[in-house]
Amino acid sequence: MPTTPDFPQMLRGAGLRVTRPRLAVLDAVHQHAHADTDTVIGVVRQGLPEVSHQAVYDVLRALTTAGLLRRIQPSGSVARYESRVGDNHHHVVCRTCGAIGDVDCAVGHAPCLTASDDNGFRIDEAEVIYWGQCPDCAAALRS
Amino acid sequence: MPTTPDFPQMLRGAGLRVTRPRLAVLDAVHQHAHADTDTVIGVVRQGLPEVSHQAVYDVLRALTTAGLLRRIQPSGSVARYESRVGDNHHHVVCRTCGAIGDVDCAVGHAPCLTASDDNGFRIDEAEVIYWGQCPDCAAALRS
DNA sequence: ACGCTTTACTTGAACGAGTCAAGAATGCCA
DNA sequence: TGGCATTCTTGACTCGTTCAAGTAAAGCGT
Repeated sequence: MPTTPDFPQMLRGAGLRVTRPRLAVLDAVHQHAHADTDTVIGVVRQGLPEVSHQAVYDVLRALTTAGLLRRIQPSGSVARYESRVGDNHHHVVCRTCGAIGDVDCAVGHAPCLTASDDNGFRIDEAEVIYWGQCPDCAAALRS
Repeated sequence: MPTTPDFPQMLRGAGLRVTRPRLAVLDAVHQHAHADTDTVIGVVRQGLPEVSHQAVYDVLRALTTAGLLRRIQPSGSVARYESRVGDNHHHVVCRTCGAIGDVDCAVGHAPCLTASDDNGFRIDEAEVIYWGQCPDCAAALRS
């Protein structure tokens, strides 16, 4: 477990002003991995009741662009955010309930993620989403 | 190049009634891989001017559920459809213009797509999206 | 071929995540 | 501390997609 991140420092380091909404959003996402925007708004308002949803949208975009947050959006889901950035990890998504889990890169290096035929594209990232059933939904299906 | 698919047979084989809108949608997606719903509506209306957008939405869902089409939706994109189903292929997406290309499974087998830690999930599919720049956009960026 | 039942389509309204725009407030630097 | 750029508030709005009610048509059995 790393020590509690220094949010103001992170913001300044990214060239962003330190504001209460931004600190609150950073904290919310650090505490609730894979939360969607609505959840973030709810968590943020527990400590800062007057923030507008627009502010949260703006902040999430600013932090994502700055690389402090990562945005993920599996098919059929709304946008979700997580604070694990800079590492090469992927996600498992439950087809039934939408639950998301983290998955470290399948192999130490990533040779399997080099496309066999890249169509001339210049590829800079391979995103992997594992689809299936979470333990709870798998159990419910079997019963 | 496979022979022209027998759309009526495909529909019947999937337990679906054969209707003009369904034939038109099947044909449209076979001719325009990775088309979004709006494009499909446009193409379908070239031969069948009176179809409602709702019908196209319904048909696309029915065909996707039946396994005759595959739906893909990269982050930040609307739903897109393709007729290549049943094989294990992935996609490259241009970050700039959204263009999509097909990519065959990276390696012959898929050992790299077995999650190292599956969080107890029962995984049935690994979806890979390669992000980058298409040839045109890469060239535009460099100039 | 005919009618009947079920499934599909049309029409029109509605929903919800996300965005746009204008003005007020706040952070930050000199 | 003053000034200015950035950020937040407020409120309207867009757009892809879905919902609901009624009409049309596919396909089965006779």
